[in-house]
Amino acid sequence: MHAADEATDHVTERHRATVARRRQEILEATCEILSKRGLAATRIADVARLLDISTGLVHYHFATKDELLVEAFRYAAEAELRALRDLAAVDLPPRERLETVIAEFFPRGEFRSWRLWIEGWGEALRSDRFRVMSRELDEAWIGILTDTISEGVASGDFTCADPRGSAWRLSCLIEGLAIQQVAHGGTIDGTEMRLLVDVALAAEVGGA
Amino acid sequence: MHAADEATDHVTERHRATVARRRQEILEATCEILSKRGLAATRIADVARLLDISTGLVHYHFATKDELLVEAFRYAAEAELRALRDLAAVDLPPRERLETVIAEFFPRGEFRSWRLWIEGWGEALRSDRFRVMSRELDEAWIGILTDTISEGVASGDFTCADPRGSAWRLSCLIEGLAIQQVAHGGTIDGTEMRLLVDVALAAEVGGA
DNA sequence: AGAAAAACTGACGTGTCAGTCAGTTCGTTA
DNA sequence: TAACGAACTGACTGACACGTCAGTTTTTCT
Repeated sequence: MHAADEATDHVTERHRATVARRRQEILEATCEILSKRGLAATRIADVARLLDISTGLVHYHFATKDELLVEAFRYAAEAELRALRDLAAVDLPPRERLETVIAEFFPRGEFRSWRLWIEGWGEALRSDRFRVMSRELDEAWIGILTDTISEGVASGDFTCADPRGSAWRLSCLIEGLAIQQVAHGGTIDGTEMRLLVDVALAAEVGGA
Repeated sequence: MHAADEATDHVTERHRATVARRRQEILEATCEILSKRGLAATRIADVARLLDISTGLVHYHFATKDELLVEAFRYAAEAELRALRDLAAVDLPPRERLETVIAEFFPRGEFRSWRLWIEGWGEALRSDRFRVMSRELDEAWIGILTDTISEGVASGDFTCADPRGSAWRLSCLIEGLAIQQVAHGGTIDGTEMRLLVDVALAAEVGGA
């Protein structure tokens, strides 16, 4: 390799990757394909092409397609949870914090995460691994929401007899609305969704 | 065919079916397989085996697998809607009627319909035909719910400023809870779900 | 009864894709 | 610098399932 070639190293990743780095690249690419094509239509060849590597290399890192898909979902779920936990840890007044956490959960942009979860529910109907993952993610989210509401009650900002019940109701409401927006495509738009949730929010924790 | 054979006709369907009858049989069988195996894992051969017919016959009635699946979903959706409309037409006091309609929507038994809808949302992410179908079903259900609430408001049984908004909130809440019950398997059980919905119901249309 | 149409069969063609493997390239260690 | 192992390739295979089709059975029509 000549010095002139070295100079372009920042553009194309020429060096061989370590296992950890390659695994993450593959997982990231898999999530991308999953959200675009859907679980059933995702081919290992698609993932390989996106990274410009051979299909053999994907199998070098993930024994079976099933393992790849499960790991990809886990990867996405963990990233999601980390973001939520970080947000919940920021020091803000209860109402602002609740607002921030809910806003993070709302569908935005290309709906990549929501597309993944919707696919995931379908898979969870038959796969134990998917069911456990999807359920854990949801329960963690409920935990964060419950805590956020409870803190508001403790500080006197919120009025709520049953924070966990309210968290479940709000969470399920948002999930249902997300389906309308993401899967049904505009039955409910973002503004309408915000409005519907705000009314429920007022009923659950007291008016703004 | 002899007279002795004719006598057993009520046991085994020996005669060839009409197009309409066969189509319906195939659609029914397809829904069965769909809810058991899932959309991606459903094979035309599975449907054929369940009815003890050849795969060729399935293609005789449905040109492509895609058409079969779309028609099967439509078939299930229309049956669902008919049941809901019948229920909503029964003459009952507003609160009982609302109760009946919501109870019909709740997951029960083997969750066959809910499994289908969850699969359907995933498909709706990419297929126009599925999106339209799923959306129409949901909107029809919202319509029934809105009307039921509005009648209660008119009769003075309910207090509700925005029947359509309330219908959307209740519907999405139930959808989200159904996911917990059907896909996540027992995060929320039937009793808990009932309780959560009853609180929301009281907030939306006034206490029982 | 005979002809025509409808319902149906089952074997086969064809394309696809997950997973394998023998061999190659590259980085690291001695 | 030689040897070793990790990262990687790409051609191949075996299985599977959709869709076709030529031919068969049953029903209907005349």
